[in-house]
Amino acid sequence: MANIKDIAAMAGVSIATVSRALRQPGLVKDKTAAKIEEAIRELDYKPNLVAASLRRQKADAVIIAVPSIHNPFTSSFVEGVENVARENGTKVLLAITESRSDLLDRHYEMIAGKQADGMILLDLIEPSDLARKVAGASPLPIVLACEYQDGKDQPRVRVNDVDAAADAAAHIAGLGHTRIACLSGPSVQRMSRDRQRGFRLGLRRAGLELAEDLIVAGDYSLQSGVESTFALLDRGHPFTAILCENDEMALGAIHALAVRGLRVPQDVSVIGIDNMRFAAFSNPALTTVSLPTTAIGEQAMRLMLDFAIDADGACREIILPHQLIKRESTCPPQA
Amino acid sequence: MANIKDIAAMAGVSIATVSRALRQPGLVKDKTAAKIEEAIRELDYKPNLVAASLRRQKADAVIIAVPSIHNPFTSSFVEGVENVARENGTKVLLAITESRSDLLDRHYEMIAGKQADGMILLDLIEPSDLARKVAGASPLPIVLACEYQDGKDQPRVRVNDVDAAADAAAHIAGLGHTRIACLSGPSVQRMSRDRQRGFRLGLRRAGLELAEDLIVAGDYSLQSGVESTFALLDRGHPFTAILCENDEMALGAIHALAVRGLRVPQDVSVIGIDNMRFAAFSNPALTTVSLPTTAIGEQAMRLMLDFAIDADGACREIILPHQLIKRESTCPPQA
DNA sequence: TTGTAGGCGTTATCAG
DNA sequence: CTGATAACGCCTACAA
Repeated sequence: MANIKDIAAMAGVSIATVSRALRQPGLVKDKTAAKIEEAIRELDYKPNLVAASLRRQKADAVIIAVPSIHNPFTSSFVEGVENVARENGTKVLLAITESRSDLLDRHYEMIAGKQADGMILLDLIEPSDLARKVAGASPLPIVLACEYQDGKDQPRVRVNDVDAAADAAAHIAGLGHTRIACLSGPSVQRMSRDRQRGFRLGLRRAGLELAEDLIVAGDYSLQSGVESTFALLDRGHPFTAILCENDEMALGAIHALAVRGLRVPQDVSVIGIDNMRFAAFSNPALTTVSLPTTAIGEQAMRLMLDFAIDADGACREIILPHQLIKRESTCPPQA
Repeated sequence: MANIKDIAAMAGVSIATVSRALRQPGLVKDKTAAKIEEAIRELDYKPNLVAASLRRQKADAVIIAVPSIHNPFTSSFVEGVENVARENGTKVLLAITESRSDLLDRHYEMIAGKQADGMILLDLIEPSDLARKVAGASPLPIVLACEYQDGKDQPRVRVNDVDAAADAAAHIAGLGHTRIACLSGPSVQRMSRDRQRGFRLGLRRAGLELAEDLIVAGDYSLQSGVESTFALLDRGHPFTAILCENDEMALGAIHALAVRGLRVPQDVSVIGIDNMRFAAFSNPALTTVSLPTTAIGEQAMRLMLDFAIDADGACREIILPHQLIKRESTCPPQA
């Protein structure tokens, strides 16, 4: 494969000139540039980015680490990151971690190894390097999105999960429901704990309590929404609404209720959180709290870029707004 | 940041020994290795992968290029690729192209630029380098998945879309339907043309024809499934079943039919292709043709690895089997 | 078992 | 405006 030396030889100039022609076209004479361009075409020359990277100490690439790609939230988030990265000529590399430390660490090596300039993390785990970082040390080029650890000086962008969940609960309470069930997520995740707290908060504001016997723990999957709902129905305790910690479980709940011959929303109201793409098209369409997923990705990437310019000066936390979306899956309880 | 030289100095050995200790541990004395390990820990040394890459002419990474990540098919496919890559210590980098040549080419540069060893392409477009490749030239390190151009000597793995669609059509015909509608995809995509052909083939085998006035073109999205179905109903031509070129549009169709007060499957049967994750949980659960999405990813990655070993010897085409999955969205037409 | 040294392909500095 | 040259950090014959 042709390299810069071959081009220089063919164009009759030095390699320095070729390099300049490529990176700072203004600095070379038009005629020289033309000869170089000709040689490049002739030899089908492609710059070796690895060599450039080694010399410049910069890869023009960032890694997004996500636990799973089977997740509409992930998709929109990545889309947001791409939007901003693209304008900036930065490549975005997606890494899937399955929330396994070894996989995340393997990708984090790419940063230590200079193959990428930074990492945007949408996960509940973190690279072990970040974990053992001592307070006060200069922050790593990592932007946290949504899942976050307290007390780390990393830039982060997130929504207020407590408020979002509280809004969902308030909507249900406002419709007049009192026997209210809940499909929760894995409580190891901060997000799940926050949403759980939000549900309680929203209910309490209306003078209600979340009944412990109406809470079922799932894992945020469609499947677990179905199973949890069956479990709930089998307990035999009556309820007229289900607060779901995410849309996917809510969709599972709607499916399970239909299987058992219950009508949504007349018999049971269902509400989710996320406003994932499918939520508008379920039968019935899902009432939910919309999260600015794409905007989160965009802000995360901006934070990453700011961070590259000035690691200490970059903003440390951005919180984006959510919004209740009323559709067909909720209504007042029918006496 | 500490480099190999620092380690060598601290451990009192040469850099060659350090490098060996890292790459071929068998070749250094235990005691020396221990000193080196100690120094590595002490200085928190991380090998510079870019430098190694430059020297070894290998990046231990492959790129998967996909048009969109908003797509359950993509997710499972990527999962398959990861499964195999992981065993092999290869990093998988996902690139999203939106089927735009400029974006795909930007990522293809990473191969020419040695930042990645190859590319697995799940897209209908191809890098311009591949497009202008002359027949007979040695094949590029690119594995094609599903979408493919005829007459290119690239390794590829795919399903038989014609057969898959024919099976769906045969199922519908077998139930006794005769007025059969169809939601098609963008005919620029080979996959869409193949599935369309398959529908016709399956119907003809049963002595039926696809009525032109009952075909609506969509773009494979949920949204377009909804809209196309409304359009179909508004035409006023009666039908008792809809063949959908993919599950996502099928789910949209089910939603639209429900909105118009039609029952699935009693009034209209609906069948899709893909067996995406949500298909089992819609109301009613979707009858569809299951495609071995994850297996496609696994095979694609294997092909990539084989290709790295022997570009000319590697297998050129793998075709994987599909299977009809009967669920709740189809039944005989009700007189 | 270890050390020496050349080179991977660029970029950037400094003269000219 | 252009050229010579020293890095960038690592790997790998080859020699010892």
